[in-house]
Amino acid sequence: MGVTKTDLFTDRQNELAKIAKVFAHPARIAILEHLIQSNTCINGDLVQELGLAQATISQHLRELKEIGLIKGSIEGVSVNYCIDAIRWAEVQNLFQDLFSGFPKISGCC
Amino acid sequence: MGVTKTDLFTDRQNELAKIAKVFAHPARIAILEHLIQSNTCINGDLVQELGLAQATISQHLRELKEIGLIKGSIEGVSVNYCIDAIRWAEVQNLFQDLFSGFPKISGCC
DNA sequence: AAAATATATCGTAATATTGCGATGTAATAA
DNA sequence: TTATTACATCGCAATATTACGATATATTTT
Repeated sequence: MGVTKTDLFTDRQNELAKIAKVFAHPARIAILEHLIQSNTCINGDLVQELGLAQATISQHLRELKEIGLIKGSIEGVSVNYCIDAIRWAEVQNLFQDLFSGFPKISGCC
Repeated sequence: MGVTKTDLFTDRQNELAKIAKVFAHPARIAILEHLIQSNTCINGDLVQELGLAQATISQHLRELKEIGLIKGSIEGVSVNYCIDAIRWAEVQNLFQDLFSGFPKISGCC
């Protein structure tokens, strides 16, 4: 037990859940918000900004990168991370679709 | 270790993460989508619909209820669950605000 | 080449989540 | 009252997440 039964659900449901999981940590929300507001967005910045250890932030960045929300380009010794605009819009639409599904006709309550 | 350092983040960041966590499971997405589409939405329904045990579904329903996304009214022997429209819109706006924050001026990449 | 800087990965401890059988509870039916 | 029906909760095992020190890697500087 303890393992999610992904085979019971549609691909869309599994994907949406997987993406939501990336949003499901305040540090990753904070990283995204920092990337949105800042133009010079390197890991070192974030270690100063948030109070977490370098290893921890690097791990959060990897999760954001794995789901495609951010991308990093090597800039000399450091890495320049930023939001992937295409994927951002894609994910936005996924959530939008879920939210706009209700109310449909508002039948019961 | 292993415990999220909520004190490092803003209330909004923590709340958004907490809500995202509820969306971060395909069964809960499936439950929400079922509630959106159906008008007669009781737990028994869901046990048939999804392939999970009654105890498991009840637990997922509780998490959805705790964050306020759904509410249940006792209907004789069964419980009539449905989406809380007010909270739904509230949560939608929270995500909307995050998503629409980018692109701001689209400075770097 | 050696040192410094920035980030990634590994390993591990603490904690959280998932799933479900067993059992509890509360309303209706017999 | 006893049985039935529909959930809810408990307790536990399996697995996942979080955080971080230690260490690896890779680029620039000296």
